[in-house]
Amino acid sequence: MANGTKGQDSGRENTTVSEKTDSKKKLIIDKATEVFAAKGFRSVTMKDIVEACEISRGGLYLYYGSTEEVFKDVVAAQDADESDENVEKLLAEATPSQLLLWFVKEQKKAILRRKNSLVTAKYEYAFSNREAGNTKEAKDAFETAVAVLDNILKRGNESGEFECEDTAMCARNMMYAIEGMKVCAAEFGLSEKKVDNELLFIMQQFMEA
Amino acid sequence: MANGTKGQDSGRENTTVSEKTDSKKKLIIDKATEVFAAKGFRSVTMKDIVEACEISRGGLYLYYGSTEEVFKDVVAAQDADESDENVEKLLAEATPSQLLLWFVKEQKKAILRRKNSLVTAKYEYAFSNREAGNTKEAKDAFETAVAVLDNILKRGNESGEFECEDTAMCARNMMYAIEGMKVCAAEFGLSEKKVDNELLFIMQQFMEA
Amino acid sequence: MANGTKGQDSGRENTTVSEKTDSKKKLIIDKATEVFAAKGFRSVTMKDIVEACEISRGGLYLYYGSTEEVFKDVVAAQDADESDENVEKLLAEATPSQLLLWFVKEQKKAILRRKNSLVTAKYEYAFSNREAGNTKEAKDAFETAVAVLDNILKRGNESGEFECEDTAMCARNMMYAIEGMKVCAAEFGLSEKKVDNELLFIMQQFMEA
Amino acid sequence: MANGTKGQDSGRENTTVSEKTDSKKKLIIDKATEVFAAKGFRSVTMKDIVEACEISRGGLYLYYGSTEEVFKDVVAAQDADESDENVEKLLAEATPSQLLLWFVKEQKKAILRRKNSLVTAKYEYAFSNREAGNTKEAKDAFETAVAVLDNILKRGNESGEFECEDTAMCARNMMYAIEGMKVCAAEFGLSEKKVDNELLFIMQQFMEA
DNA sequence: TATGAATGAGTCTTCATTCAT
DNA sequence: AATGAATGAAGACTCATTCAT
Repeated sequence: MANGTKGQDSGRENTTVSEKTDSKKKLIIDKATEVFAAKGFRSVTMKDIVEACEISRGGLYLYYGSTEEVFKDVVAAQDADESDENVEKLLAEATPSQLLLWFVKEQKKAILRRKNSLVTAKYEYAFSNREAGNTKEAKDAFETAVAVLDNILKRGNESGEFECEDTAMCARNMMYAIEGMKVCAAEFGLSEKKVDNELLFIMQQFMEA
Repeated sequence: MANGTKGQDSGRENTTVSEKTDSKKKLIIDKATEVFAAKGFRSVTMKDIVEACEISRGGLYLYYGSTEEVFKDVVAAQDADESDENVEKLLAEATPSQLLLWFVKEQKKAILRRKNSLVTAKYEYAFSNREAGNTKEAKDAFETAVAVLDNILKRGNESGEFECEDTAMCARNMMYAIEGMKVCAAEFGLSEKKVDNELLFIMQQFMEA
Repeated sequence: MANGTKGQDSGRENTTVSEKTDSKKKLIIDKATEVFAAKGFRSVTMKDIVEACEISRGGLYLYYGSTEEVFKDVVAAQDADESDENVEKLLAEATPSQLLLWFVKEQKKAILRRKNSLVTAKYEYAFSNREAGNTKEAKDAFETAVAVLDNILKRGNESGEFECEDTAMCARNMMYAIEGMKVCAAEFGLSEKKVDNELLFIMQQFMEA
Repeated sequence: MANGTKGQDSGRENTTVSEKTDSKKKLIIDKATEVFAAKGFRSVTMKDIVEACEISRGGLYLYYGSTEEVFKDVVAAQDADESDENVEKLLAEATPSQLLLWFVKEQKKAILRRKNSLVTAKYEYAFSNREAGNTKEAKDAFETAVAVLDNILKRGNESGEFECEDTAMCARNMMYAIEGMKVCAAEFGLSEKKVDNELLFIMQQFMEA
């Protein structure tokens, strides 16, 4: 019934086809990103996307079979943008303080990226599909962040830059607070000032200077 | 679109009508609560509610003109349940430690109330209506909680039970973490153990024992 | 996805509901019969039926979820009309010759019932759903006819009215020819004269007079 | 709707073009035959044919403007295959018994050619276009078969091989039965055994051995 | 008050057909 | 000749909302 995405299997004979398809997909994703940022996930219809992209109904179906498919690519594109800076490299070369600063700045960006941000849509998507068990992804993302932060704190302890007894709990607590800020920012907005204050407050708990 | 609520203005002619109306509304709210808890906000249709209540389509419209109207009452009913224990009274009579414990317990309940909870639906509602500016409510709820906690901490400082320099920041930080836990619990589940650990961890930051 | 027929489970509290539903269904079936007779099966759309019935799109979906559902009821209604004359009674009381005449007349009616007949639609339906295995019904109908005819011939043999060595083969052969006439009549038309001639020819093979 | 056939008028400039066109058409017809055999007539879309042929959408339109056009050529190709053995020659040289055997064998093939046969599609086509008056073809095919058989029977009478009073009626009756078997085979399947029995039964009616 | 049949607008999805390359 | 991306019309289906009873 749902015949899914057509044109996914592009790029057979030469790159031209693939490029065309990709550029069209890129256009769709760009416009769709705005739509999802503005309307969340559930209320977005294929019609909305079609209108935003100024293409035909059938044209969209050539590339995506449902809003969910579009959304997945939207999120993937967003994630790709963000992981440009190579985390592993940073983890290997920077000092713990530099790392923490980087980590916190990333989180701050994520918290404040309200306009044109997908937090709202992502939560909606997560919530709406909770039953379907797409829960793992979100959990993994959270636990990864906790692990990264824990690692940073441990190094800071060793180098004497930080002073934090229970790094695991500290990291987790910090991530909860950050997660809370994300929701608050998405729900009713948080000024940069407020976010800065809170992040500073958190960091002071285990830093000297 | 919304053709206006009928039956909102209850209790006109005599108490009999009002009582009948109220009991019918109560039935609707009860059943609708389950529906919203199970399906979130956006995907709930008037049809869903009608079927859950086993009343007629027209019957529902006698009392509520849209899912949003029902939802508002559902939330209101939920909130009413929770504020049974008079906060003011507590605030006046209990010791700061007792107060904090009560506060934290309430939050814990809110975090863990996953099954049959409306967190999901509330977020969805908040997100979906962000544009419409129903943001204030959520913000107020958050700020009120911060204020209450701040107040508790201040008293604890005075009584010597707590030791917390910046009560305002402390309270806010704690609420962010709690908010974060709510989302995590709703999104991918948190064990009671984890919640307890985190809450203890937070409280230890300004308590002696 | 397809949520099927609603209102099927009528007639709970009183007959009024059931009657209303039934009369509405009857209207739909009546009009739909004409549509199927005119257009066959596959090319009939819900829209066609809606327009023939002069009701709303949603109104039709209240009773039937697909053209197939409508068609099944159309056929059932047709069949009900035809089995008014009680076969069992006939089989018990009539002489073999009378029975054969009755049987042949019935078949003749079926063959010639072109205008406003569903033969075409039935074949189309049978063909279109062949894969889906709704084959049994058609086969049963055919085999039943063969069995009835065989029975009639056997009695005729016993009573001396007929003279037919292999009643089973005779019956089967006759039904093939009748089936062939049905198709020919449906496909390109057969005059009553031609049908009469053929039926006479068949019967002469085992009758004296 | 049908925008007219392109490429029908082949063989204009030189034979090269014509040959190329013909071989391409042959490819299309071959693949399309399978599609029609598998799916009948109505449910076949240009898309289906395009995919089966592994050519482009536009490519198909170069040769055929609709499924109907393709189908006509499919049937024509099939018929051409079958009349390889020159009927006239056979009619002239063979004995009546040989002819009858050949005729019956051909019919048997037609009846049993279920897999990869076009009976279903043909019926569907005939039914679906009844209004359009493409009725003549089917009628002619039937009457031709009757005439051929009548001719065979007449010769058999003359040569003393057969004994058949009314050859015209006999032939017609036989063709009805065969037509009936075709439908039964297409609708719900007939074993070769059953077909053999029936054909033997029919032939015994005017043969001695 | 209460019912539930009926309506119709809105969205989804599929294809025949065109057209620039 | 051949390609396949793009279009848009057509039909399916679902619900919010109304209304006669």
